[in-house]
Amino acid sequence: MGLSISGAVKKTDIPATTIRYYDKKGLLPFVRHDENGHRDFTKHDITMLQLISCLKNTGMELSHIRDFVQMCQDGDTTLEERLALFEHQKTVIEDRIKQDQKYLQTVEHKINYYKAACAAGTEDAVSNEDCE
Amino acid sequence: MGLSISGAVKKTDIPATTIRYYDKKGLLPFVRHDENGHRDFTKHDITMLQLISCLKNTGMELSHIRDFVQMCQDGDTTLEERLALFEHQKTVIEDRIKQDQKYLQTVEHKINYYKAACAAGTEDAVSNEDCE
DNA sequence: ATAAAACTTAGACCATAGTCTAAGACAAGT
DNA sequence: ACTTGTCTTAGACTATGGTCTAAGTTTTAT
Repeated sequence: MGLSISGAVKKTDIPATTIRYYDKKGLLPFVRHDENGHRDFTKHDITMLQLISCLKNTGMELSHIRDFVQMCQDGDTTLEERLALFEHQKTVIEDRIKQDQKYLQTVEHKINYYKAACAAGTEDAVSNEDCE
Repeated sequence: MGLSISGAVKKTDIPATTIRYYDKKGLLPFVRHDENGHRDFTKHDITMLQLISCLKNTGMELSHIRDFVQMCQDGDTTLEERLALFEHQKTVIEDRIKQDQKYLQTVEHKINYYKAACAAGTEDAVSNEDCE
């Protein structure tokens, strides 16, 4: 016996309704049910859920994740394709980090601008330079 | 005369349909129209569009962005609130960068795993350690 | 003058990712 | 026996962020 759905929720931080939704959408073809019809999550299943969470939270669509899971089910013939998928996802994440670092600068600039404006009591006292 | 909507698209990389959608949703109350009814984007408007893009792409909802824009319209009484908003958004971005760096490790681990598997021709040859 | 290009609006429609509802099964505790 | 808690399903519904359509205006080029 592995984990129930509430156990899986605790391990993955994915709500039960969302796990069921993923299952319905074909993202969890590997999850088995016990004699009562309840889902029975193995260690492997939890690892896959965590990986699904990683892919989703880095911008991959559920339909694409479903294709990846299917590749896993299809075995060694899809190894190269899965490698390519992760190499692509790596660049997606790296690009997002780079972009977020730029956004962080913008926001820090705004913080300085508003600190100056708050201190002066009015925006008019702060140079336009600080606004861009 | 400032920029037309197509000029604003070039400066901001936001599609015209999306700019109109933002306007309809109340995110662009500052944009004026010329005698033909066409939107006329000033430098300030473009700067605001870029800021809206920054906030949206770092996870802020349009309804929340609309509230921020309204604060800007309301003048100096909202300075503290706007400062707080950017300070909060800073932590949002920092948290996402940290999380993305963790996801990057997961993905890099997977790349190593699949490189080994591809070299061996089968997943079975690769240790489970590399899979988690 | 007429056709093409760029703009406008309201409102319908769509995609993604859930989220909720209703009806029911089963195990454990009182 | 019966209530409580946890689980199941199908299918309806919602939220967000667009995206498209239709009908119309004005400017510019041939």
